[in-house]
Amino acid sequence: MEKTFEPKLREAKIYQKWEETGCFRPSGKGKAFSIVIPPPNVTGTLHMGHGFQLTLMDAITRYQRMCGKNTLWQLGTDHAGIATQLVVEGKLREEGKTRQEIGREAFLERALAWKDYSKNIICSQQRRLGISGDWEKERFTLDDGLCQAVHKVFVDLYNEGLIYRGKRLANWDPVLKTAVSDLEVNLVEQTGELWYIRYPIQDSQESLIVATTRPETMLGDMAVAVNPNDERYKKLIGKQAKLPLTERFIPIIADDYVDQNFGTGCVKITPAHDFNDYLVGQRHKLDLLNILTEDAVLNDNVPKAYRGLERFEARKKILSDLENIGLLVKTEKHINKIPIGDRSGAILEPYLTDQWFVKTKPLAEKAIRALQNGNFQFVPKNWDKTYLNWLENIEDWCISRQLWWGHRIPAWYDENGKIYVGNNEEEIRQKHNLSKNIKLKQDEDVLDTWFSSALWPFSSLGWPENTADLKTFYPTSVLVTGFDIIFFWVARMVMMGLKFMDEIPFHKVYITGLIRDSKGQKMSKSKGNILDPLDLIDGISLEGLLQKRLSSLMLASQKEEVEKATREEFPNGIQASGTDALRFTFAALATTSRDINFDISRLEGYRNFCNKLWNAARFVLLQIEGQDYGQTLSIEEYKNNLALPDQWILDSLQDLIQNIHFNFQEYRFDLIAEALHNFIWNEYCAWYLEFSKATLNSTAQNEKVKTATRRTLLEVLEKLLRLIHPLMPFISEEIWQEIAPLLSIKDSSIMIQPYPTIEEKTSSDSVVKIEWLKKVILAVRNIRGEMNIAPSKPLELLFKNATDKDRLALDEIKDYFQTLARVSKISYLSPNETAPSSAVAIVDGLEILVPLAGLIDITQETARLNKEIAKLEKDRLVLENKLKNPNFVDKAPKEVVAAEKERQEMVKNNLQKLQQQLKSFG
RNA sequence: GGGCGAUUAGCUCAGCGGUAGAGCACUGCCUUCACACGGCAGGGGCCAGUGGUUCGAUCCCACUAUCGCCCACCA
Repeated sequence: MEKTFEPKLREAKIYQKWEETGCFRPSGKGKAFSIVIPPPNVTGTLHMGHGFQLTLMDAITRYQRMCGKNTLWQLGTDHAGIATQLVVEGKLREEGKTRQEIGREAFLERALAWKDYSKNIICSQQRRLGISGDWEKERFTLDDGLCQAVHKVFVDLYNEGLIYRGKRLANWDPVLKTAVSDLEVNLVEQTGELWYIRYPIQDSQESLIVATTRPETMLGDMAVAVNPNDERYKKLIGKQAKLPLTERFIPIIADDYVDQNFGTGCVKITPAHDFNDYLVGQRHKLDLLNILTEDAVLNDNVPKAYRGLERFEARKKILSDLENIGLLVKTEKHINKIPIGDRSGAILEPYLTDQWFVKTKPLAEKAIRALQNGNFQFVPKNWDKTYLNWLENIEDWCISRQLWWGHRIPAWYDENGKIYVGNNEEEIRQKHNLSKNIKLKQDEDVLDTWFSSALWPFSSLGWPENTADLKTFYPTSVLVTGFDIIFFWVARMVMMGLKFMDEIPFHKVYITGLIRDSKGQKMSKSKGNILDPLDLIDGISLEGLLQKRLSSLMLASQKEEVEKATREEFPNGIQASGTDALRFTFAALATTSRDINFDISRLEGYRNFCNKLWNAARFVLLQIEGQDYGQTLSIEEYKNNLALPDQWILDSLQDLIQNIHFNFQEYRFDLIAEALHNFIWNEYCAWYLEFSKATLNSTAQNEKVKTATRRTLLEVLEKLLRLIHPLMPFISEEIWQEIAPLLSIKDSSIMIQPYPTIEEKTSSDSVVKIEWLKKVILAVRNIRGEMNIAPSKPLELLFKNATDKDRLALDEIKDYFQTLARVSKISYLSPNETAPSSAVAIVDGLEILVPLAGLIDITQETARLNKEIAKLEKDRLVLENKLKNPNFVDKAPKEVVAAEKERQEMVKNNLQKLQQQLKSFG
């Protein structure tokens, strides 16, 4: 093996081989297991969140595949309506063009070209991450099959009355000039103002004062509302108010919606420009007066003076005009929330347009029951409430978008505006018997991206065709996604899945946390704190990183700060870590927490871990090269010749295997990573490899035992590689390829090997014995370390108070002890023999003496002993108090009391011995 | 207003009714024949606060504080 693993050189080759040999295809054997990818947007490149989720999905997929399941990871990408259209429009703008100039058809061509470009980048990035999805089945949400699925769903829902078109108030983005759904609105808190405006009462000297945050919409007011129980205004109900700045009179109405304690208790009602007012308007049969254009400029429904003014310009003018005529009573600071478009960042308007809606309540009811009945589960469970709460309060879903990029709505209009819904024009003409003379025009709008996403678990498997994949892999096993799209996507998939497949789309929904930067900030290009997963894999210079981060800042003023922070966190850029290290880091970070701070030092640590594993493998191969490593041993001979450490590592490995299986069921990738890291580094490398050196270098051991040890080195390594493969696919494959032939394994890849399962343990006591041995060794090392005795200096030891059992045990492990603690000689002291001046350690009653003999400074040893004694003294006190407490002794479980008593004895004993030792120094 | 989280070592985080753990960082020693991307040893914590349940609470319960996220029609 090479001295180091070179990820850059090897990973691509390994991946290519997997792909070529069809390792990613479902095996066709075993129980089905399937995952659909949350299809990434074709807007650009993958970010850390993708890397994180892909890693976890791939770990699950590889695990299940190795467990023998017929495994499909369905891949694909999403056309991402608004997002992609914005990107393409941006490109056009760079050329000085607009989409309107080039026309719909040319624009779609451009968008498709971009999609191909972006998709290729994304897919190559996904390959770099080592994902084992089935590329041959890859889909795109706008491809033909999915179009059919979308049409069928639209038509069916329409025919059932679950899709309707109507003039309704919807969130309008005046920059993008499209409607958006409620979910695409972010309410941002802002300190604004609350204006108090006086409305005179008709034929009266009286007036009332309304408080509003949107004075410009007053020109669309159709009423003033007061609470019916409000004594102050009761007498005014039914009268007319004169709408200032206009010649209109509007009624004063009573509605429970009005809170008497807010503002003045009078609310201006603008049904065409406010969602609440719209509802009030409906209750009171008020007319709707739209006063805005699609650009949010005041239209011809307002007095001349205000026409053509942009909404906030209009606000200024209206306020100053009101002030001039004395109707602006006062202005107050007020914290309110303004609706911001998710994609454009523009302030949205509730706006009256014709849009298509999905009637969601009937669909939601089933989706609610599906969770309540346990047909699927969230992991972690606490997302249940989020999901249920949203579905229980669901509003109709506005699905039409005034865009070009997306699924065009399969609806046609004749010249009278009559709507025909169907898969295509031909079909509609036929069905409705429309002659060629009748002109039909297709709806210009497209569907919300999430409409097609909602069908993904079955549309990507071939629906509406009844394909073999659909039969085998639907419902899918698990969905891995972030909590930010539970409403956008998860809930809608459940609704659509239940509606069209009569079955939930997945059995489990594993909700991951959100990857943030090391300070807990959300990563975003505009904040300048992004990390590209590929830069972590391949490395990047500080200059390169700075360039990336500074190029897409939102505010130029952040530049200095971002540069400083970047230089501080990455003074030398980022070192290449390879895919495996990154994946392992993602797994280790996948705790149940909903926010995950990505700390580069974790990555560095796991990069070192990769190196550790690699070198352990090198060591194993070195031991085996040219030696008998058990090819000639029968299984029985092998088992009969296992040295104690061999038994111990084999048996400990069983516990690890069990632990990992358990945690895969629980989706606790952090615990899997931790267990593997701990076992490989601290048990296998730090202890077992050292033990094996002792076995193999021993002149006393017979050849069969050495052979068994070599075999064990290899067997354990091979199992560890399989265990870690789902997290570290490349390095495990690379090493496995080296050692598989030695074990006569003929398969082409570790990917399709069985995942290790639990086997019978080789002994009942090896773990106890080795754990004791470790303690004895650590005790000696501790003396050596604290006394500054050179590691190279062999020690002569005395054992005092050794029981027969100790002697037997020591005898069995003497070689290991001597090698690992660098002990040249061991002697036993009889109970009445006086020991020479020594440093002492006590392990389970056994006293280990390191004679001073010029090695050890008495004052140093005194200090060390005092430290030990202080520790024990504390323990003694705690235990004494505990055991003095009759309540504890009476009420605690017997085993606990017994254990504590035993501990007390031991502490007392050790304390006494150490104190004696201290006394002997005088 | 409703819901959900978080608060444990300098940092990032596990843990969980009975001796407080990991990684990174830190200190000392060591280039020992797998690995200096290493080895050995060590220091560091009233587990946010206050009550309660319990023989026993970092863990369970209640409240408080601080921070965060989501939902919701106070104009």
